[in-house]
Amino acid sequence: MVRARIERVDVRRPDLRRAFPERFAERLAGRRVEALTRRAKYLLASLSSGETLLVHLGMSGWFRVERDGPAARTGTDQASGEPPQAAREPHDHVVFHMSSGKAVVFNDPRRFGMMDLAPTADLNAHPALSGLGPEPLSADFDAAALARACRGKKTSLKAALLDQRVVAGLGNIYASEALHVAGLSPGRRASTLATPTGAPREAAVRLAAAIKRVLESAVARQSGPLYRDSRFLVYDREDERCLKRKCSGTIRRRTQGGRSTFYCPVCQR
DNA sequence: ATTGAGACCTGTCGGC
DNA sequence: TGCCGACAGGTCTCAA
Repeated sequence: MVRARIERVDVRRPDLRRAFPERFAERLAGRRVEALTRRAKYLLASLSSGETLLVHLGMSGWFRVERDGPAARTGTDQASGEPPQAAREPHDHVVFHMSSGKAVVFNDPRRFGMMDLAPTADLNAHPALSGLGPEPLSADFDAAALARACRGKKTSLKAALLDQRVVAGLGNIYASEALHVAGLSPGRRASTLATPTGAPREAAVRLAAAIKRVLESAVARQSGPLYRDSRFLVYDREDERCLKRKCSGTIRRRTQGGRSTFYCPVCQR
């Protein structure tokens, strides 16, 4: 998509988790994609119009790229005069017809995804982005930042890691994984990461490092959110042996905030 | 203000 | 074999 022009957008289902913005397809048509970036779990495509397209994949959303015919891009078939019907899969909700001759197709069975448009100049004012905490792999995120964000929090460590204001981009699976790597119990109070003045305790140092390690490893494997994937250390491993060296524990599962948490009660304290 | 529970959605899976 | 309820994920909304 980068440096290509969006020639036309087909919105086949405008009702993802939230309604699409006004005149969505019209505001995209004819615009060049200047760059693709990311903030937390949002994909960002900055456009030549001065607007940025925000996309969240939700749970089950994904893109695929297909070759596209010229007729499909302009929306009329010269021969028949009928709109061309490309092969579509179930749950293909949005199709971007690009000047490069590619069709970029957004498919999302559960429709937890979302798309929106916002002025690039005020992008951080968008409600989805305005409250986000630091990027976990950036220098802005360290033990001090984590401790500061958790200071005085009565909620659990697991809930704190899922709070995007504390650190942006961790989901349920990697929250469990990071707590395991750090050797911290998911039920422990978030406030215990900080001294009363907000300075980081040793647990904050371990957890910040564990978050970075877990995410870097996931990116290196190009591991998408393939839950039920056997490569996780604790996630979806209830009743299995703890994989930590010399730990004799058994992985347990409990519910926190309506979400499953997996952990080892022996090596996570 | 902070925290937690419920809602949204649908494919998959376990149990009957 | 077929049906059905429970469950999974991320984020927003509402209530305590």
